[in-house]
Amino acid sequence: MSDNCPVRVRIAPSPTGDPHVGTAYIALFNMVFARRHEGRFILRIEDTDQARSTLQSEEAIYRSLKWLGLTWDEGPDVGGEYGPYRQSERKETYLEYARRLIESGHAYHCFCDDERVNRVRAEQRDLTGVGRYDGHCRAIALDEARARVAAGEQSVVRLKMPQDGETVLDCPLRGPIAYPNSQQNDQVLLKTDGFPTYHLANVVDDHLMEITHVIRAEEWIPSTPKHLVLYRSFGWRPPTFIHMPILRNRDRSKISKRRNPTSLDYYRRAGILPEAMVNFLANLGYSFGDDIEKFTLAEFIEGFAIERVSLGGPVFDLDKLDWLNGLYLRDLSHEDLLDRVMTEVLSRERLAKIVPLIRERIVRLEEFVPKTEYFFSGALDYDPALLVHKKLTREQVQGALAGAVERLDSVLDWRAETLEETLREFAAEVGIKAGPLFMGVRVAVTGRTASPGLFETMEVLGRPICLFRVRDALRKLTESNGKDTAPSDRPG
RNA sequence: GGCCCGUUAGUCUAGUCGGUUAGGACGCUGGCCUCUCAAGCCGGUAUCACGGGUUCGAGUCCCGUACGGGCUACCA
Repeated sequence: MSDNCPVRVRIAPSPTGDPHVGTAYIALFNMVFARRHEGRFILRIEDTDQARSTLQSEEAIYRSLKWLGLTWDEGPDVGGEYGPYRQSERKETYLEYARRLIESGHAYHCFCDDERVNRVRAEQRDLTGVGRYDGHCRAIALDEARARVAAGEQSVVRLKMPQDGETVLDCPLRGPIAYPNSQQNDQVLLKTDGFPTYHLANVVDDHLMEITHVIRAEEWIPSTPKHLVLYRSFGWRPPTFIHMPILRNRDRSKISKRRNPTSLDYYRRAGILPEAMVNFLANLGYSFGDDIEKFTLAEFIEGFAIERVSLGGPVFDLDKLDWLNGLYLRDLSHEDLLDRVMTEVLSRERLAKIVPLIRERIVRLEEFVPKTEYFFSGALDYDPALLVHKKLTREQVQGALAGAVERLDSVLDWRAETLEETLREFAAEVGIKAGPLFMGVRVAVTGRTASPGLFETMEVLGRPICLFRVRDALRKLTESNGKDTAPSDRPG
């Protein structure tokens, strides 16, 4: 590729929510690129969004990437010479660089409140098509601004975008992309809470960590000009930017958890082998051009050429994942397969959690397997009509389940008590009785109308599978809509 | 609305400098194998988004259109 300096790439996930397949996808390509060029692969945690970042999510990222066999050379957990690798621990650094920008006239304090900013943005949008801040506070003299800040007035720091000229992003895959500077917003760099936005933090860190290539998702293309302006303002040489396509749902929208399982935890729980997942991810947007689709991570690294990445947004096709997974499964020796089953499905640990729930509901040992089947399976097969409690309408159940998913999705502490509290609260809020709501959730989660205590069951089942099943129930309900009473016509 | 990216079958993709019966895979489907079902093997299915150019010749080059997607935050 470009020059002699050693390749250094990074993945910079923000620790919010479940570990995402998109994170794994970008991590994979970064890691493979680094290994191919004998460079370094860095994991940096972008937790500048204090409201949404959690340590739990951060740990899930490590766990999931390790599960996939992706490894990094530097990161918060393994250290390195360019640390700290967690942005919340670099706050002072960003403050310092923001200060430099202000002093050199490339940024300024802005005291406008939300109301004004929103109003101006809307006005600008109607007027020019580009909704951006009008630069009102640029006019404030630095001395005055400092005095106001010192006096405790709330402010943010904004980038002073050049008013004319253009910024060109030169992507090795897509060619040059030119943006007129006049279109760009005076982006906020430092928030009122003193934390940087992604824009400042990623530029400062990428520079300080000597990142040579930024391989990230396509959704970042439009903000790259701002980053380039930042590099220029600091007098730094920008890295090479390479934008990967984004993964899509079946309907071709950007992949989302509402339309497709996105949590790596789900795939693990669903019995996808990590080597199959990695291979599958590699096939999305990449091929060697030799008709060989099944290859190991090592082979991928050995033959990888970034120029061969294709740009069309690939649909995350579960059928093909399953096919590949089957191939890998059959490659395993009996012994290895048995090991996987014992650790991933029938682990003593999992069985130990099920036993207390089922002991009072069986009289013969032989009942254990048939009565606990749903603890070990993935998608469930049942009559969607079961989801609808007698006292509710189908629409009510649909609404209730949809609401319940949202609530459940935010439950990080996946324990029976928390779950019960959450769903009872939800039932009260939307004004439906707990019983009928719980029945819907029970059927969604177990496929049956009779089960051990709902919340204990959900706790044992685990978050990924429960979330998947409730969403799946919603889908079943929607798809079966209208055809429950009408006996279908027989053609011919 | 504005800006940007993308476009080979239902899906993932191959197709260097223009000349291919447009290749492979998933899916679906027919068959073989077989006590069944899988797996495996053999076969079938459907595509260059559209319209103009350039050219003897265009999936490949140019222009336009359409469609899909992304971004437009004190989220990343």
